[in-house]
Amino acid sequence: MASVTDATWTALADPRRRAMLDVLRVRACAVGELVDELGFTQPATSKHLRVLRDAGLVRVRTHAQQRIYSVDLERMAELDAWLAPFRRLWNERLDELGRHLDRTAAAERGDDGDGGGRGDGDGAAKRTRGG
Amino acid sequence: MASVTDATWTALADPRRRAMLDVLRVRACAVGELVDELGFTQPATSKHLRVLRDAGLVRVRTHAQQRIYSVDLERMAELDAWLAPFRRLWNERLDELGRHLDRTAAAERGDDGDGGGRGDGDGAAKRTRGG
DNA sequence: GTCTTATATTCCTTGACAGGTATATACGCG
DNA sequence: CGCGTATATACCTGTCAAGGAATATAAGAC
Repeated sequence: MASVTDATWTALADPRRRAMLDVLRVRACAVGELVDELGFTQPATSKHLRVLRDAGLVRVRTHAQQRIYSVDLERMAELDAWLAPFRRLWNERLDELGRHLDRTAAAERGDDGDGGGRGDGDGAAKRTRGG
Repeated sequence: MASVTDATWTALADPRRRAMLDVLRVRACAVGELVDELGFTQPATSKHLRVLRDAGLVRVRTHAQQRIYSVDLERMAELDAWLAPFRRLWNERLDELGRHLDRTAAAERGDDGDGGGRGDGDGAAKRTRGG
């Protein structure tokens, strides 16, 4: 099982390819639609799609003369798996900060108790350090 | 606010740099420790660290003659934020699959009910399609 | 078959990046 | 100050990826 290869990351290193993935995430597209939407030339679009395909980040299906591209979520999940340990650390840090803030607020009010939990995995992106 | 720039992804595209991040995730390291642990030459190590630093993926702090590098979790969280919409789709797909399996199993047993929810953000990596 | 649409690939040139060696800087010691 | 350790940078070279233009393939219409 290929797992996340070098090609996967290399493919994501290019901003145009990330833009293509952002479009494809919303809906599957033919090559021509991507050309229209993003304004790259047709050969460039095809070449980038080739890279994404080799990286396992998109799938292609044929419909008449069109090739319909869509995101391969499984590979994305593997990427996510690499990132997960870091996210865990990040969430731990948020929890610490949260507990500290809660305690501080409680101390100021003169009571104690645990303010809302911060246990959601997705929340890492939502709660930003107050700066 | 820089957010996730090109440099961030480009930095991650190199397997050596990802290896360095994996080491630094566990504990902060001096350059020499990374050299010993990963076996790259000292200049190469410094250059890769420079790239990671410019990308905002690591921080450095000085301790005597040593430079102690550690992961910058905030930038990692931003990366995670880019990935989040894809993760959401992936989880939805798992939910669908899970509901389908639950329904199928229930139908076979002749009862009904909702098998455990799959609402945790982190779980994407844990539940793999039954292949 | 020929023509048209949709997409992929080739060729060429250019620019970015990696590794290696040598060297420069920073810090601490005496 | 000179010396040693720890790290960063400069220079050179080979490799690889990207863009553009032209061209090749594939599928449908007639």
